[in-house]
Amino acid sequence: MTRATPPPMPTEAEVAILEVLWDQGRSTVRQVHEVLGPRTGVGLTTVLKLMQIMVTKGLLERDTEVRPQVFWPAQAQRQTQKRLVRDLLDKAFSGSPGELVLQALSVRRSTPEELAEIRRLLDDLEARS
Amino acid sequence: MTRATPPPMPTEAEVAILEVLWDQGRSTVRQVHEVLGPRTGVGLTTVLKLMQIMVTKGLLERDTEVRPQVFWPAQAQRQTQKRLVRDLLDKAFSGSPGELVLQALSVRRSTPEELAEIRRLLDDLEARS
DNA sequence: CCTTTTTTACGAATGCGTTCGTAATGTGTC
DNA sequence: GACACATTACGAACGCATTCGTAAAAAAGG
Repeated sequence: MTRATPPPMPTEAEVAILEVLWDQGRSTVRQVHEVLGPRTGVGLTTVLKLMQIMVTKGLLERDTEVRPQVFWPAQAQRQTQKRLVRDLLDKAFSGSPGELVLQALSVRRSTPEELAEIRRLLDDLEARS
Repeated sequence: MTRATPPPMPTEAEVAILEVLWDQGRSTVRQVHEVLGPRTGVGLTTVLKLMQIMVTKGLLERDTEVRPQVFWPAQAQRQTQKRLVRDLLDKAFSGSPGELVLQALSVRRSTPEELAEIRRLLDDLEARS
């Protein structure tokens, strides 16, 4: 099944699974559950079911040839994060990123490296206008 | 009913209502519906019901003395936005704001004023470390 | 004060996300 | 091949967000 439209927004539980896959790379259901289970207490079949749903939604892909089956994200982490940010922007910030950035920077301490990178991007954006 | 714990996270529909109230200030159900109705096609009683639920959740307050009743947000916009950002941060960015900021700045063009303000905040944060 | 309209309350239906029990299928071992 | 174990599929239940119909209460208009 090929897919013209991009996959839908992942739900909360789905994002948790995506995070594991982005972090660990291709994984089996068991491997994902080994991370999520202890942390959330969720059952193995629950993780399996979610991952199956995610395949039908186009959020994950899988290799059914091997046993156990191996799953991986259909979209890169950046892509998905961008969608999530855009969504929050539209829903709660009237589409203006500035306020969101300010809130994000205030909420938690960033590392100096991160701050430097943000500054570089800022230079970039200002130079272009 | 006073409230020790902060109100819970607003849902999507609830954020839409909060946005109207932040924008217009204290409003009646009808006034909120006049904004949301045309945009989303939602019915008047639906808006009412949601706003009633939001009162019980501690998201809104209301004056029942006047007719029609007047509602207003229990929390400032900044407060709520901060909660939403923190939530997204935890769920999808492993709690590190830098990546979120980068995504936010890439998604949409910011005004030069916004960029300047972000730069000021950046100076502030770097000076403090 | 009666009628009409607006406002408010209540109850219920629907849909979606999440969860897991149980069954079916596959794999490895003796 | 028979048994034990792991993997996968399926179906159903549960809770929550959202929706609206309908009815009760209040206000406005005559």
